[in-house]
Amino acid sequence: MDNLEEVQNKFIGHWGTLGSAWGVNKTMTQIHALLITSKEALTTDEIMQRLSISRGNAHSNVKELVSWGIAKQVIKPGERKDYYTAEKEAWKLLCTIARERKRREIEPAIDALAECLNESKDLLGEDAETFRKQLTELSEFLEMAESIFGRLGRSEKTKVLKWMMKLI
Amino acid sequence: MDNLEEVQNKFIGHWGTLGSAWGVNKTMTQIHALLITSKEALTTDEIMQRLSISRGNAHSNVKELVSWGIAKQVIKPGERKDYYTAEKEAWKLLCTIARERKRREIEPAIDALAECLNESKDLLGEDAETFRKQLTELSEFLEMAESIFGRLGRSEKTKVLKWMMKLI
DNA sequence: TTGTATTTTCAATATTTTCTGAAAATAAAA
DNA sequence: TTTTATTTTCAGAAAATATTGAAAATACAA
Repeated sequence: MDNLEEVQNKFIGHWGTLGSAWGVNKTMTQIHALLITSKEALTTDEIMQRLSISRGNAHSNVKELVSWGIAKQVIKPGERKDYYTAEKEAWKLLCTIARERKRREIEPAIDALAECLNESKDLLGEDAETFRKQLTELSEFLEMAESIFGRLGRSEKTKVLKWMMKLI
Repeated sequence: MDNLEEVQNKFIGHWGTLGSAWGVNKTMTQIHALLITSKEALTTDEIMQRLSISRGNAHSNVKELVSWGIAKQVIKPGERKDYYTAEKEAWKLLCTIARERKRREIEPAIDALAECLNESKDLLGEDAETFRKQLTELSEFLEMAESIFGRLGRSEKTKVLKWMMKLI
């Protein structure tokens, strides 16, 4: 291929596909892909043009990325427009996602299971017993996940890589 | 709450919400939730009734669960209908999902990035350099993930739990 | 065979999610 | 202040995804 934009578009598409499989809006992952492979921070207009999307779409997905802590606003002195970049180090991305998923999904799930477990505590019979046993097992497992995600979310590069190496 | 079905419904709802956040069809996770908290294996008709869904929907989502290796068919001697159950141990669920996500998502993503990297190898300039550097970093990271998921997918209970403990 | 139970498929429909684009709000400059 | 640039919002449109339900296919029994 003879042109960077083309290959970058290809990558943006693939990154979007991967994101979709993990429950992330495709535009959001595409913007992310664009930002991490761009040397400079980009404006909303540049993102719109590059991905052929509307202002509203670009705006809301950029804000969503920022709310996850995955992208950030860059202020350029003398410039009126807002610029955005994304963290380029993969391990940092992992930590950020871990932190947010813990907060947004795992913690609420743990609370929900605890509630179900509590509401089922007086029910009698083998079926109720199976139900409680299963919920207890899941709760314990989610608590382990919570703990691991929490650790990960607070860790430094060397530690994250050390962990990953140990698992390989 | 005085009735198991009600609490179970509540749990099914919460499990569905969690699944959605991770890119899984809601019905699929609801069927999964129903199966793991049921003492006995269930027929398609029972699943339909319990979740108030159509036969087609129940059918295709059960098959999807089976294709992921998360649920399995149980043959009851003398019975015409197919019964289904799901693995009740959380760590096994984790391993199964790791195995499938590796195969379905991570491996294709690695191939795609390698292709992009290859197609960009002759491009000149700082922007191309940034692009290649970023793709290289992501590839290495995905390869680590692939390796970890692969290990996890092939591991036994004691090993999985030992790993999790180490990370906490 | 023929009849009956069960599973599978899939076109049509419904629902959910995402996206657009223009108007309103905000912020900075003149 | 007024003008201009930029961001934000959000109702409606479009697209993507999930679901239904009935017909076709299959499997088993009589």
